[in-house]
Amino acid sequence: MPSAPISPRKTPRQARARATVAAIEEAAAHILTHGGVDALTTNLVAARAGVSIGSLYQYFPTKEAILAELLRKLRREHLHDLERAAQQGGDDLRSTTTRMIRASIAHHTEAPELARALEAAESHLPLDAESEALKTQISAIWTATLSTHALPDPSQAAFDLAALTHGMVTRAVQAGERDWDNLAARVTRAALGYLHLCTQDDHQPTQQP
Amino acid sequence: MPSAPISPRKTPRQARARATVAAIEEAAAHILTHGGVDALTTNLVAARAGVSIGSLYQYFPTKEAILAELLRKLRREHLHDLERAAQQGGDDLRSTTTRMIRASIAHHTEAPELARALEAAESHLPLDAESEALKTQISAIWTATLSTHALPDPSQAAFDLAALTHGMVTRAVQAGERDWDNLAARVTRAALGYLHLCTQDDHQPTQQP
DNA sequence: TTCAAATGTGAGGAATTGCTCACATTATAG
DNA sequence: CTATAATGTGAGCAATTCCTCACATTTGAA
Repeated sequence: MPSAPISPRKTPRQARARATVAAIEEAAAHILTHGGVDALTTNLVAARAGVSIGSLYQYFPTKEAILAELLRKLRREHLHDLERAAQQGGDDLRSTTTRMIRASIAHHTEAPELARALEAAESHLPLDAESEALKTQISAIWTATLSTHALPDPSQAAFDLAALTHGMVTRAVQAGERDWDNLAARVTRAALGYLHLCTQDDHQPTQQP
Repeated sequence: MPSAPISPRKTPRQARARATVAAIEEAAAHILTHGGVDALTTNLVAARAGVSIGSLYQYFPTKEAILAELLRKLRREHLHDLERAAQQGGDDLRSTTTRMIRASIAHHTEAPELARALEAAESHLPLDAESEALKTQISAIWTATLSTHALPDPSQAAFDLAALTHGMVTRAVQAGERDWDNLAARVTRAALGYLHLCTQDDHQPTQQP
């Protein structure tokens, strides 16, 4: 039940302060990666960052603010990758969709556990303006891409494709899958099927459970 | 000296004890539905159930045991619905898949928030034997259904279809969607596309965001 | 009726944890 | 150099929460 606002308490002005903030974020990411949200306590973050708990609370007003910052970073990268995928190369729906799906998967490849933990935590976070804007933009890119082609409801299709991709990727990552090319091929097949662009020529990839 | 070994979880033998257990489960479901996992505290559950905290711990050794029991119930229903869907009616892949997807959606329709909260909590739970077995059986039904038809890797396809369905349904429920027929049509379209059974005749449903 | 087993009670122990605050140290402007 | 702002420290408060335990009450069989 998100309700309270989230904004950084103090902006670091000196180099050492920026280093402190960076250390805190790095420590939080490490803890999230290896222990999940339940392991993320402010005292532990401060300890692992080599910083006092007081310093942590000078830059992050609440524990959720740390999570929100990490989530913002992730979304920024995701948006950036999606924009590149949407613009580059041929503009036919099939290849563009394929590239955008690969971009969506890529945003999990670097640190799958971290991404999973952050996304699981998202529903408990009061999102700030930038995070909301990022979400809107990500959705808008999908909608825009699908709008350039004949589709009855691009907005609905964008929603569904994002959900479909997210669901398959999350489950695969959770199951320990790491063959991203294989995964991308399967997700693409479902997405193109949804769009009535069936890919008869595609080979069905082998199992990897 | 009667000092019988006390099992961590007592089995209720009298009617009032069964009523107590039922009240606890009902209270837990209510709290999960309206406040999510974070709101679920043992003291609150006991209070809402009109039962003392001590009574609660006579039948549930830990807080997680309550969650596990509710999850077991949900999975049992899901499995039951899936079995019915798999057996009944025509056995061509398209209609069977459609029925099974509808069954998977149905398992969210009765109490969407509860289902969402339980599934979110699942990854934090040490699953017991029955829950594991239920998961295996659910997966097996999908695999068996897909195996009766020409598919290169039924197990992989089962995994992907379940993930795809789960992802789309979860996101739709989260967005407040309640038009299950519309949702079922879209999920089915993606699933049949994945299976290379494109549904050209299907109408694309209207938006509902 | 009698009594042991089953069931119910709730105050509080013990542990965790988010966060504050009074104070120390370091950097920078004038 | 000095004064002020920026930064860093960590003991510990306050709140939460899981769960225990000593005891009370109810039930059912003999």
